[in-house]
Amino acid sequence: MKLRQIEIFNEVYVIGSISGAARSLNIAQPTVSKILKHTEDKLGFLLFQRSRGRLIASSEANVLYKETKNIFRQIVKLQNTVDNLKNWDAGKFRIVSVAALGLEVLPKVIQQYRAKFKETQFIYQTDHFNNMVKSILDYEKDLGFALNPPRREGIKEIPIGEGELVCIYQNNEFDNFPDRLKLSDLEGFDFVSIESSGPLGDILSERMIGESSNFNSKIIAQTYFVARNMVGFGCGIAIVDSLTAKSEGPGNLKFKGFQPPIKFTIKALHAEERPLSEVYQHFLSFIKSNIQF
Amino acid sequence: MKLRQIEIFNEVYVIGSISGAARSLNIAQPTVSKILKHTEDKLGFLLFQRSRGRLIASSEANVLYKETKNIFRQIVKLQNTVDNLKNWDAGKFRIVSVAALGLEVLPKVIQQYRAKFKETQFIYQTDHFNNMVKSILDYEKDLGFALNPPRREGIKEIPIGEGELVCIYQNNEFDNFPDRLKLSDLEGFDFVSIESSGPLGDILSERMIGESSNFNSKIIAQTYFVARNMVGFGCGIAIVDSLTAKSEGPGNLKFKGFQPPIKFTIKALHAEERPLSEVYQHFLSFIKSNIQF
DNA sequence: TTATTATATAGCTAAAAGCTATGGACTTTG
DNA sequence: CAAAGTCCATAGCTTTTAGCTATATAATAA
Repeated sequence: MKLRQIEIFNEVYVIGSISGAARSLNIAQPTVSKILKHTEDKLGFLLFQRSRGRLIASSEANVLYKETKNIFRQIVKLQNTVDNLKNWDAGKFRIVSVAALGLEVLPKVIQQYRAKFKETQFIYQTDHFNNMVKSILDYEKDLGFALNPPRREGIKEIPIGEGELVCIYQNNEFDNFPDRLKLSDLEGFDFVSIESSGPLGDILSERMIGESSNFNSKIIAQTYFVARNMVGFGCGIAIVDSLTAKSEGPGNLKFKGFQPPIKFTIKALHAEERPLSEVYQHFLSFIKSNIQF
Repeated sequence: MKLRQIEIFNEVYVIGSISGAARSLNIAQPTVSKILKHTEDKLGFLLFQRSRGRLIASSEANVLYKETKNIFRQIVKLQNTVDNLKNWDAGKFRIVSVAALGLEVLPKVIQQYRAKFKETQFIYQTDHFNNMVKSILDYEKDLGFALNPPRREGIKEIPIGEGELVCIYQNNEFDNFPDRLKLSDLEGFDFVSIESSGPLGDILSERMIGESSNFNSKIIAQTYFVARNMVGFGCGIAIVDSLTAKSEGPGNLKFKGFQPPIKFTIKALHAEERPLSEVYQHFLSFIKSNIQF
């Protein structure tokens, strides 16, 4: 059974008609008809019973489909890998990051790097953590950035630095408080919380449970960046990572950390089986010495 | 990437040379050379660096191989399934059995069936339990027979009958004992034990531990059938299933069961996703009424 | 140096995969 | 019920792919 035969059998089986499969595969209907027939001749048994213009899968076809669908799924994955390898280019940095770092901090440092090393090209994307891991494992990206990332099979982590969660505000709410707040100090204020509970959300809610604090938030933002801007527009206060807190944007924000600090680690990620090349190592050390945490 | 390209890439990668791969695939060397080159052209990157007549896999090739080897393994499995489906024939019984049933009991009942229904054909094989399950799941056989088989994913069990473990002897050792022995009665006699500890061995050793019996066996046989013949040749006594005990062979055996009986179930096995056809159902009911347990 | 082995190229043939055109069988619709 | 639409199969053609032999070239082994 050739790949094309498997492919066509699969499509006909799934779609349930020869002409439908032909449309789906962008080839002519007689081609599908002929290849399917030829496949049946070679196999020595019918795959579909032709009954009044309709196709009925034979029991043998049911058996085969169980295997071919997996093969075909893997072929699609392989094709994807091939595409990624094709686009691979030693002169390009292929980078993906979670939103918390990806909207301000990384673009800034990438710009600094490009200013110094003119010819470098970047393919840069922000994504959710799970997609990020997938695109690294699929050879689509080489390097990822995340905050307190959970361990993943086949992914190697390189610590880049540390940050902490801080409270941002702009209406003098905490001007008369000590340099480091307690979580309980925040109770009663209008609070902008973050919807997606990533690893950072986890360490925060862990601490909140520990101190039995609880804020009733009026506004739920999607990302730390949005929460920061909400606060900038006067929506209240929020708890965000220190990198976001320091970023430029609307309003005139102040921030204070907590006592004790709620720290997190910034990590770079890459595929375990693909050690980082020289240029990437160089880029990472540049980042380490140029990011302000 | 077409199947043939994957196939050839795989072979070249594994064997490490183009001419070697060609020999292994039974095709001419220029064909491999050309297809590999064509594949590289299509992919847009080199798979192997040609350095002084030798091939060195590129890093891209290493990446691809991780996926192609799985695809290829599945293709081989598919080909195997295709072959099995090809050989399938409604007029043939494809049966496999463990040795305990397969050497005497089943051949006998198959012969009886054939005598009654002349035109039936049998493909019959004995095998170890795990291989038996595999050949059923791979569509190589349709029906299997085993004693007290452990549950397996995708395998349906049909109880055929019951048997029990009995003590066989031929030198009047137990003539003056009651009709049913205790395990402890056997201590002190020369004992032929069975090497492969299958499910039957398990229920026996379970009982032995329960009654803290222990025999020191001088002879260890491979199968129940061999143990039976050993006893027939005067090697001592043994514990075997009642079917083997009743089978014909050397010597003039007597046997006695135990108090309480050590019972096991005889089961027919087939693939869950392939319900037994009419003819197989008929064959099974024939077996049920013609096997002497 | 000579023989052996490996890869690549050239030139050919056969098989496979694609196309258009067309006809027959069944379904849906006016 | 007739017309239109849908589906599959066949015929006849072209392009691409996969295979072959013969042969050249470079490296290795004897």
